[in-house]
Amino acid sequence: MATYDPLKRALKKEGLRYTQQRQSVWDELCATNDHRDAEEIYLAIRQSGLNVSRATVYRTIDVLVKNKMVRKLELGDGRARYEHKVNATHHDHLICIQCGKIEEFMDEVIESRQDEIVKKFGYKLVRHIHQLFIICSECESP
Amino acid sequence: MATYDPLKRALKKEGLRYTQQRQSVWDELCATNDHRDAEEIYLAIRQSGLNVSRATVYRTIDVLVKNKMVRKLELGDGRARYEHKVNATHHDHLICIQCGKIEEFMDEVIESRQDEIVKKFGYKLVRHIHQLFIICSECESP
DNA sequence: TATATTCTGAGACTCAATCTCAATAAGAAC
DNA sequence: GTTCTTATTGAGATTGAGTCTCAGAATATA
Repeated sequence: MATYDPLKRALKKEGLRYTQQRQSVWDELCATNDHRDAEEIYLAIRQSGLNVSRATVYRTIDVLVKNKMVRKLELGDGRARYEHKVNATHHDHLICIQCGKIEEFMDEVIESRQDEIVKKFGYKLVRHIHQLFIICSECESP
Repeated sequence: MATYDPLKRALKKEGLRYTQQRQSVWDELCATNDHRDAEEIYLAIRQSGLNVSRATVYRTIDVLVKNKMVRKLELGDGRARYEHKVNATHHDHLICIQCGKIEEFMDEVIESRQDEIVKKFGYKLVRHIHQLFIICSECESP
């Protein structure tokens, strides 16, 4: 039985069944490198002719996030965005407050400074959020 | 006319009237250095015997945030927290994912790296969110 | 004081996300 | 493949933070 399939492996690990609905949510998340919200994922799946409920989309995404297959982004506007982590290395985000465009950055110096700060406090770093809200070049001078 | 009072000054600037309700929201925010949500602020004001509605609390906080007298923190749990900025210098936050405790940090190296990253993209930095989610020493070994 | 304008509060409303529960589907046992 | 047990699904109800409405109250201006 194929268990190199990351979805099946994650579901097995969680003691959950493999279903067409869960496959379609994972497929849709992997279909682009965008940072989309749950509603967009939901509509895209339905667009492709499959019938999946919002509840299932939310439930499946939770499992994928828990198993580090998908990353959840909280931008402070009340709608979480999701990005798949297939072939992805760690990065944080630049968000244009005008057009909503999201870009990625990664800085080794910042990463290690974070570790040092937490170490100095005597704490254990679990995860971090680092978002730079910017005005992109197109929005600045259109 | 007293305009060294930051609240009165901000209200004047916004073309808004000075009221007891607005004063009480500002007073309550300044009463502690905690990071409280709107409901906690609301309940604390009522506790002190004053009658202010939730709507007024939210509306007043918005004005204070806009005028940089109060900082809004989005921790990704759906409830925004607020801290007054009286005598406060810039800092970011460490949040214990077990007990919810919030501490502050500030790192010049990280601050300047941020500027450089944004500059390299050719963008303009407006604001940033940098949150380190940790397990604090008390939660790690109680 | 009279008049115009802003502010307030109670509760309705919004919207993302979660929950409920009867009907359906997966998968193990045979 | 069939049966049986149990997890999953979907439609819609619910939640909860935050926003909006609008009539009455309060404040400013003439």
